[in-house]
Order: sequence, then structure tokens, then C-alpha cells
Amino acid sequence: MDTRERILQAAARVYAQHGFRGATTRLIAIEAGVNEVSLFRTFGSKAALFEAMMQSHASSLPVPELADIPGDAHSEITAWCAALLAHMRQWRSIIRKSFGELEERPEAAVVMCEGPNCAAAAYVARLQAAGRADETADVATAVSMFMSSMFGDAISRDVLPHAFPQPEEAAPAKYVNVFLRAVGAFGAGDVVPLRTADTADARRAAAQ
Amino acid sequence: MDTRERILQAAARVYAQHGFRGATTRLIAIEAGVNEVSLFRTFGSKAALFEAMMQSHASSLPVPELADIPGDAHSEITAWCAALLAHMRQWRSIIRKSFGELEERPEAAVVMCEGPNCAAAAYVARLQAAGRADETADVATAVSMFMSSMFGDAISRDVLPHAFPQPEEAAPAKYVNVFLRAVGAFGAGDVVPLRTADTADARRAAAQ
DNA sequence: CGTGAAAGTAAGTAACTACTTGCATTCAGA
DNA sequence: TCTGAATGCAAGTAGTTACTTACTTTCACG
Repeated sequence: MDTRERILQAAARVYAQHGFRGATTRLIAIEAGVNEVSLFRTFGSKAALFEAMMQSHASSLPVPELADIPGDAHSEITAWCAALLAHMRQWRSIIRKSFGELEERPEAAVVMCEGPNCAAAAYVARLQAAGRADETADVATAVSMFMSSMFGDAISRDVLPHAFPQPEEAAPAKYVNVFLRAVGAFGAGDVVPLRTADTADARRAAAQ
Repeated sequence: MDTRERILQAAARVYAQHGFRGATTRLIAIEAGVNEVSLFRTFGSKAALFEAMMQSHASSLPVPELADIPGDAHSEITAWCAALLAHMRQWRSIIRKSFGELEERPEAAVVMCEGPNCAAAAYVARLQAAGRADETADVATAVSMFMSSMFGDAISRDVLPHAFPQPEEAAPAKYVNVFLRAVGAFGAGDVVPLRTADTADARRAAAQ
């Protein structure tokens, strides 16, 4: 592995533990096993190094995809959820750090939630169009809660384990269960619909 | 307001913007309108100052309560959710910061999620006992997702507004709607139950 | 008016940080 | 064997940071 790559990976590790201010060039150089001067020769400045690091990280994001024509909704969304969750869990320290440093360094913004959010909503829309999800369900809110659950799991589980009763591996399937129930998804023997669509909560949802 | 209190509040503001490392004693003193030496005379050290700040913050947490005997579930949980959400939103910067600095300063741990989590689960248990919620619902997961949704809203809405389609004020009621739907809460004309309890997803939930 | 506690002022210390400079070493390729 | 690029090493600069010391000012209260 060349010097540049070693420095980038070391920077990610040190940043994950100490944040931007705490990740000193000296620490990074030691962690990378290179001379501190090489760091400046390669990247010019600490800021430039971290910009490069964030970029290389963003480009390495493996975006999972949801089927265009929904098959088994539960297993499809679970696989998608598990992939996304695994990725976020792997980067939880870096996500937490850049999230906390948003006010000072907005360029570190985590933009990974944008795509997935739309993807899930579109998938449910396809379910609805196929008559396999409750037309009156508040899909936007359910999706946002589903995404928040994954985000919260990824960045909080190690800190507040009691807030996440289910084991790591079982979590995706359970989240999807609750999610599908909330959007009244059914079909393929997955989940049963609400008894009727013309109910108090449907009227409330429509009003809000 | 006495010197001590002014320093504490200034420390909170500066910490919210710059984090622990970035919150220099000089900045805090200027923000508080006191001399930097007064800061050390009052608290001894920077670390002690922040310990005092965190403690005063934790003790100011107004924990909302859920009724012992559930009445109108929707409005009761919504009020509770709105109060908690408002509090978390107010402290979002500080929460984000201390969350990001957990590896280095675990004493700043945010413990506010513990109480509420149990409270909500217990409330739903009471609903179930009263025959007003689905006995087969995965309450633990639903509660954890509900809490994550509030947490995510509180700390991410200003950063990723597109991920939170509903306006701030409307969010609590919508979250509660989805949540109650997920736990199959009914009664008092609130939400209709699932068509049957003996279904595929009930069996799956039991298996996991 | 006198006193004492709280607060301000000025200056300094030792450690650390990003970054630079000048020179020596290594080593692949011509 | 020569060359040149990449890297290491030692030292230094200028700025910042937490924290200290010694002294002065302010001001409520007896």
C-alpha cells in the first residue's frame, strides 16, 4: 500500500477516535507509520487531507437497491435494510464525529440518507400501486421513522444497548416487520391489512 | 445572575458550537463577560467546569409523564412525545456534540433515553392489558423505533430537512399515529386493529 | 470610614499544534 | 554506475491553550 493510502486510512481511524481537532497530524503520521513531513508533502495541509479522506469514504459507499417490481416485500426490504445498517454501523464513529462537528465543518455532512429515503418511499408506492399496501397509510412518516430507526440503531446501539432490545442481527427483520405493519403492507402472506380504510385514524391522517 | 451561573450558561453555548476541544476557556470567558481567571477560580479547571455544566443540564431535564390509567392514547402519547421532542430539539447541538465525543469523554453520555423508553413500553403494556392493543405486536421493537424517530428528528431535522417531510409541530402526532398503528392500538375510536391476530407476521414475530 | 471577599488586570509558563526548511537516505530505472 | 524522485530526519517557527502568580480595583456591609 502506498503512502497516500496509508495516511488516508490512518486519518480515518484517528478521526473516528478523536475528531477533527483531536486528530493531530503527528498522531496520524504515527498511526500510518510514516513521517509527519510526508503527510504535508502528500496533502499540503490537514484540512486538505480530511477533505480527501471524506471524499474517498463517500465514493466507497455501496448503495443497496430495492427491486423495481416488488416480490417478497419483507425479505427484499430486510436485505436492503441489513446492508444499509451494516454499512452505517461500520462507520458509526465517523458518522457521530462528523455529525457533531457539523456547525464547524459542514462540508463533512453525511449525505447518505438522501438516496435510501427516496428509495424506500418509492418502493412502498409501488406496493400501494399493486394494491399490496394500505392506500391511506402515512407512508412519508413511516419511511422517515424507519430510516431514523436504522440511523439510531447504527449510531446509538453501542452507547445505549438497553434502548435496542433485539440483537444486532435480528434487528433489520424486526424493523421491517413493524414498518410493513405501519404502512399496512400485505400480499404474499406477509402482513394483514387494517380492518377498514375508512376509520378515525385514516380521517385524522388525511386532516394532518 | 452570579458569575458561576453566567459561566455555566456561556460554557453550554460555546460547547454547543465548538465541542469540548474547541470550547476554549478564553472563548467561554468572553461569552460570559467575565475574566478568564474568574473561570479557574470558580471551577478549578476546564474539565471540572464542563462536569458541572453537564450535571446542571441533566438535573434541569423535565421528564414528562404518561398516565397510569390510559385515557385517550393518541392525545396522551402525543403530548408526551411533543414535550420530549421539544426538549431534545432545544439541546440538539449539545446532544450531537457529546454523542460525537463519547469515545474520548464517556462521562458526557446522554442518559435521557433510558427513562422514556421504559415509560412508553409500560404504557403500551397497560393498553394491552386493557385489551386496547394487539397482544401479538412487537412492542419492544415498535417502542425502540418510536424513540429512535424522536431522537433522529431532534438531532437531524436541521441538517437533513428532506428526511423529515412533516413540519416540526405536526411531527409528534404523526409519529404517534404510525406508532399506535404498529402496535395495533385501538379503543376510544383511536385506531382500528389488524384484521386477525393469528397471521403470518404474528407467527414470524413470535419466532424471532 | 474601614474591611474583606469577589472580581479584574497583566504577565508569564510549559506544552502542544500546524507547518516549514535543509539535508541525508533509499532505491528503481536508464 | 548515475540520476532523480520519494521518503526520512532533525530542527525550528509562530501561534494557541490551559493554567498560574502577583497585584489592583470594586463594593456591599459593619
